[in-house]
Amino acid sequence: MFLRSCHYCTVNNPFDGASGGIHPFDEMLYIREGEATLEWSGQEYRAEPSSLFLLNRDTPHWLAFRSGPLRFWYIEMDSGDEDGFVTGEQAIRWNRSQPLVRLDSNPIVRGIRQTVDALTESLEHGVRSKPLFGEEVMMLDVRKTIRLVQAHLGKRQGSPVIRDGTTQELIHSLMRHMESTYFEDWNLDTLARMAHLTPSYFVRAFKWTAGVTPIQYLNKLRLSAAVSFLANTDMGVQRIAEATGFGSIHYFSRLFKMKYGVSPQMWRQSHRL
DNA sequence: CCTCTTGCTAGTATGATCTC
DNA sequence: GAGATCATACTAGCAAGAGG
Repeated sequence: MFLRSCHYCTVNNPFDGASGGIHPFDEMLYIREGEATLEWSGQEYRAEPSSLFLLNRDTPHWLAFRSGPLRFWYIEMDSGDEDGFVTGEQAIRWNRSQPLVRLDSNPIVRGIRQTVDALTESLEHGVRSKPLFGEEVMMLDVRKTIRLVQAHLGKRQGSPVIRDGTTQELIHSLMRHMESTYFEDWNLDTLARMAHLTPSYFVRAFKWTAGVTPIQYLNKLRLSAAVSFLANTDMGVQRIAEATGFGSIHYFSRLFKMKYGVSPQMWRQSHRL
């Protein structure tokens, strides 16, 4: 496991800049102060103080300011292929359980808080001069945190909604696949065939597992990616619609406005002030 | 002129319910 | 658990128009 980068950020208003995108590195995100909305892999999470989010590589994520000052830190790392970071399924379960204070009665979670507090202190110190501890010590804390999260999650039962573990695993692996291929030309039939289920049963099973329908999940992934393109590139709306897998700019533009309240062009203008 | 947005509409996806 | 049916909701393409 290698450290790729770490940042301690303070955001005072919605136009102060935001954080997010897609990258091939696993990420640990901690909310120290203020409130935000984390969009990760098509789902929205309330990001409030003491929330620790684990974001798998190649999954789109976006942190939107709600109230401030918003103070947070994130660490991007290359976890390697084996046993490094949490699995996608573990990350979903963990992120849904945040913030940490809610789990304080659990001794493992108290251990996680102590480690996260040490990381916070080091990174906060880094804003003034350089991180309190060296990279090697910091990565030990990161590893420890991940192991404790895995230990905490390992004690719990899986989702009670679908008793057939095979179907649920299939849908989870399909979700991971969609996260890395959201820009491809997917439709319900193809997805259902990949899961070896009929379309109607597939939609039901998917919604039980993910909380949204397959197409809704796909559109959320695509919109998250589009926001990243709008913020970080000069690509036209037409090009972004194509690059994110939307069949038409018309549909993209409409979905975008429904979700963010403004058209893609307006969103770009307001976020570049 | 080009890019982007929006109204309209046909085709497709979804959800409820039932059956096997 | 898995599949079938059907009414309803949603998606996506076409065309027209706004705006820089």
